[in-house]
Amino acid sequence: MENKLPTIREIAKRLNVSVSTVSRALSDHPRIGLRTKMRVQELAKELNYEPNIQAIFFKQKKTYVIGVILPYIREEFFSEAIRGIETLALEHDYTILLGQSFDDQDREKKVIDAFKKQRVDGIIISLSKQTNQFDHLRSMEKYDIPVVYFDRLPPFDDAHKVFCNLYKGTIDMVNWLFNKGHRRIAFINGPEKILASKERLDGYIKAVSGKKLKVDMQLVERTDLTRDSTYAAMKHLFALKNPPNAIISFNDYVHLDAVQYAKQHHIKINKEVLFVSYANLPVTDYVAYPPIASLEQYPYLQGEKAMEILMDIFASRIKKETITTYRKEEIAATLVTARS
Amino acid sequence: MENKLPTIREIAKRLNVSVSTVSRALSDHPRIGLRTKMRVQELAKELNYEPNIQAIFFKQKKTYVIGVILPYIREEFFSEAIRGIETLALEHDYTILLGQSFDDQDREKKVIDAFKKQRVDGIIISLSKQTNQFDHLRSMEKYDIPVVYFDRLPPFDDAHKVFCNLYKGTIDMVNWLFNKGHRRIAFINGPEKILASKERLDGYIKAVSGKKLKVDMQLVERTDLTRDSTYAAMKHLFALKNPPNAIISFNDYVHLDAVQYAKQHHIKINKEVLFVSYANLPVTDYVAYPPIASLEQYPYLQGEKAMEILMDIFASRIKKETITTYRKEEIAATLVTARS
DNA sequence: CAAATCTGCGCATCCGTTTGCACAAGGGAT
DNA sequence: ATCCCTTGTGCAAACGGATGCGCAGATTTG
Repeated sequence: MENKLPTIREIAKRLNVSVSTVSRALSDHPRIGLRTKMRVQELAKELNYEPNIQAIFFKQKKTYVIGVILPYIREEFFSEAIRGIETLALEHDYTILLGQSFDDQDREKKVIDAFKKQRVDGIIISLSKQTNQFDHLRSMEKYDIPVVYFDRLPPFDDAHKVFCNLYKGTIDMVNWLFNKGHRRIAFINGPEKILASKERLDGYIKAVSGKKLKVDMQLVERTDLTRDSTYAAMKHLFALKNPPNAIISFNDYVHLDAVQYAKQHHIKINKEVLFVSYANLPVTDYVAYPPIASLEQYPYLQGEKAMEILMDIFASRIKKETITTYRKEEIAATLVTARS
Repeated sequence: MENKLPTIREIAKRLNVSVSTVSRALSDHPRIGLRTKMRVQELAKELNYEPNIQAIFFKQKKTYVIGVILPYIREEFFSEAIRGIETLALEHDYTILLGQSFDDQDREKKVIDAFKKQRVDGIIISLSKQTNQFDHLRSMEKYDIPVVYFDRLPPFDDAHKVFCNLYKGTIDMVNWLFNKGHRRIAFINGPEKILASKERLDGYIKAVSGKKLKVDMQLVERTDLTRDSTYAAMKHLFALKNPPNAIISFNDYVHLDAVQYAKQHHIKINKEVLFVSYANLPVTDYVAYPPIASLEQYPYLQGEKAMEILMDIFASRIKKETITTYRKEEIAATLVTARS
């Protein structure tokens, strides 16, 4: 009843040749006679033979599986990134194992562990905002499993990285606001641990001080990305004797919460105060107050690039080259101001 | 330099025992002496030994991998479903291979093919809206790979299914609108091929006719889920001499587009016309006009249930039971009216 | 005290495929 | 006739681990 999958042995037996002959015939080895090749290939087709990739991978010590771990796929940024990864993967006959960390370091470790057990060929990761230990990741390289980081990067240099230059992007954003006449530009930054927070802040400070304005650290708040935390930040900002007339939010989710707060407190959105943000989620098309300007970070492209790096590493391995350098792919962030 | 992963042989050699002894010691076989067991387990820990699951799976003909394929993970409904699947999978030491069909049948086939090659233990799928052939899926069962369908179901009965009862849900929705005094209730349905469309429509017709209203098919439109298509549907509805005073949209995305249209055409949203929808996306918290009522379909639960069915199937296989019946898990949809 | 049982371990095989090497037959050159 | 090269095929090992079976030596049983 059960349709046992045919093996190379089965074919060999039926044709009265050896397994090796069948194996070679199927892979079009030059030393196999034409007649034999034909016979084998014919029977293989007839039996609907499919090589047991598990066996091959096992022998080759390859799995053709890439582990992808990121905080939340429900965030458009990440699901777009996956789309890039997946599309390129499919082209190269790789499949992807998915794991979400939900911004929890322990879960991240668990998933990485599962990936290791599955002997993935490589890992693409965007770190959880909690992550402050990196042993579980660095140990991967010991096992010869390359790790490519994207967007949420680790603090060390010896790693493959794909990222958007948010430093420059933030400067663009501040300049744009400045040119529109805004001088009290507040900044709701993300968690300290995320490198991207530092980058944004550095850009902000650079740009503001570049305008010969004194940097007022009262205008710089921090959120842990929860709604309550963002509300608290907003509360502080609007309790100032000289409140901001523009607000840069860490990302569109923070932006949405900030706007929500503003609405509840009867602050005239985009009139009294201009709201701009990072990320540029497609879903902002539908919201009541989308950010007036948004910094596009090209998640699809980032995913694609990350996968590309992995492919390059695998390719160079086959050629027995040793890689000594780490790849850094910088993608320029673009300020999108089309909507209003 | 390269930290080769230690094998059972390595341990055997170092301890001067046979591989089989090591294998048994590690799996706590009763016939192995305590001393030997201790020695082996100690060294294993020291070397950081991890069994090569590829090898074991290869022998056991198991992979502990589940293939999950759905249209778009960026839709909250599906990413929530994945969360359910993944969480349960992790508990049972399974990992998930992810594939997106992007609502394209060919791509769906490709992904399924990749899954087959990877010898996944089971497949969980929500069909693409295009899918009208099912050979690629039915053939999986020949290879003894169970397939569980959820949400977007195939039209045949001999399959494991998880779904929300949208028929009943739709009736609830219409009744609710009716009780609020609405009589001209329009319905923007989804693509014909999706079974869920038929279910919704049946519920709509049942409910409307149950109220002794004549079903006016002019109030029933169809969208292929693109914005243009939804706009066209809205255009028809509001060109009627007697336009609707309530609109049920196929899902929140359609709802958002419908509302967008209404806004552009100065229709007084939720005053002249009440907008209700299916799906209940979290992101609707932020939009200008969330649906006044929404039918929650519990994607997390659906994912969990689907995974549960797979686990049950695997468990019963071990016990050599033969499964003859197909599992159907029906989840009640709930009308959520809390926001306004 | 011999026989039966238990305890502790190793040998060999298997899973499906690839691949280095050997080997046999045929043909051409010397 | 000898040697060498080509062509076509098979043997066996290897990947990492599980497991049935066999075989000692120790212990219990009658």
